[in-house]
Amino acid sequence: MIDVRRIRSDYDGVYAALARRGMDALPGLAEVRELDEQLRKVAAKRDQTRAQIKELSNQVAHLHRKGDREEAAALQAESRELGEHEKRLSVEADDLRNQIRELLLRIPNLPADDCPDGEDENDNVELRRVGYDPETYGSHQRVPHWEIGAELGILDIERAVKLSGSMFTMFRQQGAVLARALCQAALDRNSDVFEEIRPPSVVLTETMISTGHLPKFADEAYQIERDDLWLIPTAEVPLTSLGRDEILDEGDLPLRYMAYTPCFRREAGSAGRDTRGLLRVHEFDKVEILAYTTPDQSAAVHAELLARAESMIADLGLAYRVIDLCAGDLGNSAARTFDIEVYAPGCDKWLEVSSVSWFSDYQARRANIRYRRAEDRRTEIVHTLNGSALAVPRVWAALVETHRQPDGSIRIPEVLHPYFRGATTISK
RNA sequence: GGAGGGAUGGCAGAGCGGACGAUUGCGACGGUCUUGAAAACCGUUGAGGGGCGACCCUCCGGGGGUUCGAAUCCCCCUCCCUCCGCCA
Repeated sequence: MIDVRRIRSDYDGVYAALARRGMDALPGLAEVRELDEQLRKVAAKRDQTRAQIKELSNQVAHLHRKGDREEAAALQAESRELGEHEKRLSVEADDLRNQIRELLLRIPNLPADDCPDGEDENDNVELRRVGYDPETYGSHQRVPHWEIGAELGILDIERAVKLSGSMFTMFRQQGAVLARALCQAALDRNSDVFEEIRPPSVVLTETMISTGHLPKFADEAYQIERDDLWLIPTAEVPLTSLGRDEILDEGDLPLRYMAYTPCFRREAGSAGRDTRGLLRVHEFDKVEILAYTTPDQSAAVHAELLARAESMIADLGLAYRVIDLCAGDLGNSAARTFDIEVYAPGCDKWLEVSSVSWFSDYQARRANIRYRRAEDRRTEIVHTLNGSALAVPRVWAALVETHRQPDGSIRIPEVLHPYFRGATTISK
């Protein structure tokens, strides 16, 4: 949520920043400004009326003590009338406040100043490409992972579909070990500074609102209507709400958390796109890394998260590129995002495996996460950042394609050896 | 699921219709003392909103109600604790 006061004091600046996302980011903005102006007028009147009632009540108490019942009764009548007035103003103010919040919840974050201009993914900026040379891939690596998986018996899509429908998947044998090893390696390598959390995978509506996944993107998430609960689309959701309604100490920041969780996505509207194999599935495992920072710390921590995510991919021996998302392609809550895409030689595609984002105070304002400044003891809203340390299916796919040997077996990267019960290859 | 008890400022914990936005203790911050530190002593210290400002308003788990006036009384909800039932 962006700050109403900013809309009030720098409307043109907010308008211009949002316009960088495209014109569909602007609806509601002008209305918020108008409603806010009305609200302040009504609230001022309401407060004034309340002050009068308080004053009269005090006088009533005083008169009662003196025993002047007649005068007291007169003031009571007057106060009762003011009470009616106060009630009407109160209802009006509450109504305005709710309207403003509803609109504000749907207005996206302002892109960072240094976020590149652009309309859509075609305008994204590729920052670097690491380990990629199309000449070096042999024909044995040009086999898509769904074929490799079937051949080795480590991926069983047909039966997953039997159990749960299309776009669900199932790993078997060493394939299942690989999925788990990837997660465990990601957690272990980040355990030096990230606190490991195992949060609930099912959360309340309020928790989904805090990150910006609701109300705008309800169609993307699985809802358990009967209990008013939602399946998390990412560990970002519970981890961001850890600090909800809390005031942290500046000295404790940055706070870094990581979590391994399943992630559930309806992928509404993307049916038929990337449906083959593991490229787009309804449920997958992921290790997320996340931080709460002061505004000053956020840039450095953003770089740190990116470096962490990148080095994991590099250590798995995968080729990847880093993309700086343009303003038009930015996610709703993000101010700046770097995507990491791995190259999958078998299907000859770049696969997005991590979005490392800085959300400025957008999510934290929704979640009301604050910190107390050491210098003047005042409270301020924290910044949140997060990214995938590892997302299983796509990395799994790129890995088996990249490390497929001429004999059809898969070489297990060294960083995963500790998790493979002594095996160094996956073969029939 | 049933019965009872609870929810108050960073934490602990009073208050139970009228100067209560809230006694007190701890913690935190500032100061005195000290070569320095500890201890002791003194002072400050909840959050949010509005107004150029003196100030004003809101918040005692959440929502309704009674009253001139509610942290205090009534109703509903949520969560926590104890006991019973059920259960991986």
